[in-house]
Amino acid sequence: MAPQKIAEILIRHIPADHPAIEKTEIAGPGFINFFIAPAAWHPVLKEIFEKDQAYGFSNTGNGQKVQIEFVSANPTGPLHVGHGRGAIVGDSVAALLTACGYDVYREYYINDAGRQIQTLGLSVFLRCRQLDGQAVDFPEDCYQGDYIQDIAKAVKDKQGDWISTVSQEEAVGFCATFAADRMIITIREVLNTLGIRFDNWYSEQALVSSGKVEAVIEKFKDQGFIYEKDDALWFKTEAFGDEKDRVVVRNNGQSTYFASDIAYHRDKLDRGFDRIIDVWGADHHGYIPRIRAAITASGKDEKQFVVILTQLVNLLRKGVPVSMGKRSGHFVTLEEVIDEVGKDAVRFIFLTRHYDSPLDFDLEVAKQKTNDNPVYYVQYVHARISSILKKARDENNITDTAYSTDAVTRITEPEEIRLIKHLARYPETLAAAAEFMEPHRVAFYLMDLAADFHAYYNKHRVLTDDPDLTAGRLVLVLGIQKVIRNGLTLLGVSAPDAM
RNA sequence: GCGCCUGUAGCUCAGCUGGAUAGAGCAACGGACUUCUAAUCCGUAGGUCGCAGGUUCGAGUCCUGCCAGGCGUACCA
Repeated sequence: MAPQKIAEILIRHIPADHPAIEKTEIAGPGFINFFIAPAAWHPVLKEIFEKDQAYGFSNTGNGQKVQIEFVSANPTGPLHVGHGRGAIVGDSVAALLTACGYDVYREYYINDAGRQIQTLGLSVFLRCRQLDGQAVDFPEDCYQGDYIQDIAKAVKDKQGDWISTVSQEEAVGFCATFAADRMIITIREVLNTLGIRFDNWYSEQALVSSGKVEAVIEKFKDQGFIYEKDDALWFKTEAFGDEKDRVVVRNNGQSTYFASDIAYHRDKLDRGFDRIIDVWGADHHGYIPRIRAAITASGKDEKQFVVILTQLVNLLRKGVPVSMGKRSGHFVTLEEVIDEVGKDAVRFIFLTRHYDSPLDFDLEVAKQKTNDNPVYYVQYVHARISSILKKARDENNITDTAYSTDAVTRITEPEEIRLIKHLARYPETLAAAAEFMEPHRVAFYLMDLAADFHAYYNKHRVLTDDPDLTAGRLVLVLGIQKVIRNGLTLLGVSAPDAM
């Protein structure tokens, strides 16, 4: 049967006197358009007022336990913008899942064991010697950044000449721990300025000390997943779909990071999480098959393991690339970027792209307070509405801005109905954003809502000579403000009352 | 070579898990501030959705191949 025909039959069964349906019509190749009566939209505002800060929340997660591990940058240097993207995406995904009824646990895995930390210790140690006036070769594979010298100075301040009185091994060990602790504190501070906090900072060193790494290697050996070749221990990841087998213990006896990661991911699932999410930079994507292999070999369901790969960030200034790179001396840190452009702009920019798209982050654009930089466009809605409320109080003596069914019947303008429809879509936007773990959906929702509001603001006045109309419009505008605030809060962006 | 990601307006990006005439911002052009903040709004112009096939009543969206760019392909992380 032709779609048109089906539509005609369907439409005959729709009651003509239904209060919510003004009219229906058949359009195009068989679409039925329902024209909803304006009054049918009014209850949306009531719901927003009743639920307020929880408007949009749901329980689709049904209390499922989710662990999300993000940032997890090595404590061998300051965070850069790439870490920032992972941090902000991870944090917002965590917030979204929480809003949708998941029981979310945020974790930062600290690589405070292994070779990189030894290199960090050596770097600091050598800089200490230089401070003592000794001529030393500073190897290329040591950390070159200025922060190493700052740490070296701090070591000297704290320990004086102690490091020259002990063996190099002991001195380097001390420097390693000292520097890593200090870097973690710095990293934590920067993340705090972004409004990011973790439930747990999980130490690799502690994992190693607990014996869990050794235990899993032994277990996998017994199960035949790990074998010896060329004096090293290899994990049969290829059998689980990886390109090749991977080393877990090197021929010098040192275990690799992968060995710890096997134990770590097993441990995550042992802790009873229904889902574990890792947020990684795209440059780590080759790591996914081996972690999956480890999970499957552990007898767990690899479907519980999800990776969000954030594509790389190109830092620009006026279109010109700014060099980045941890080992070369100079790079712009995340902290410097936040200082320059502000936390809200940094967060919003990272969230106005799908994490799967590469991102050009231009420092000059990020500072502009124009529509190039939509964070202000959205915040301006909140500030404008606050301003209206202030004026309502100060000059119109309106103190009662509670929801009123009577007042709301005056909301009939097409722009107003359009706005309420938009507000009604907020909950499903959140649900979809959480389901797909795509916080950018919320950012785009807010920009769209902001556009509708600004257009409305320019066309209609909220404070009018008609008290009932004014009361109705205040309810509408307050509803918009609540949703804007809720959305921005979820994205970790402030909702200012004045700009 | 192989693997992952990307390719939509001059630029930066969306496109709600296959539906009507593909959207927004910036840039360009023309308008709107004695009125709740012009960090705003209104209008004009701008597209062979990388290319070629395929599936479907219907494809920017799914499949295959190709092209271009990014990343990865260590007994580094």
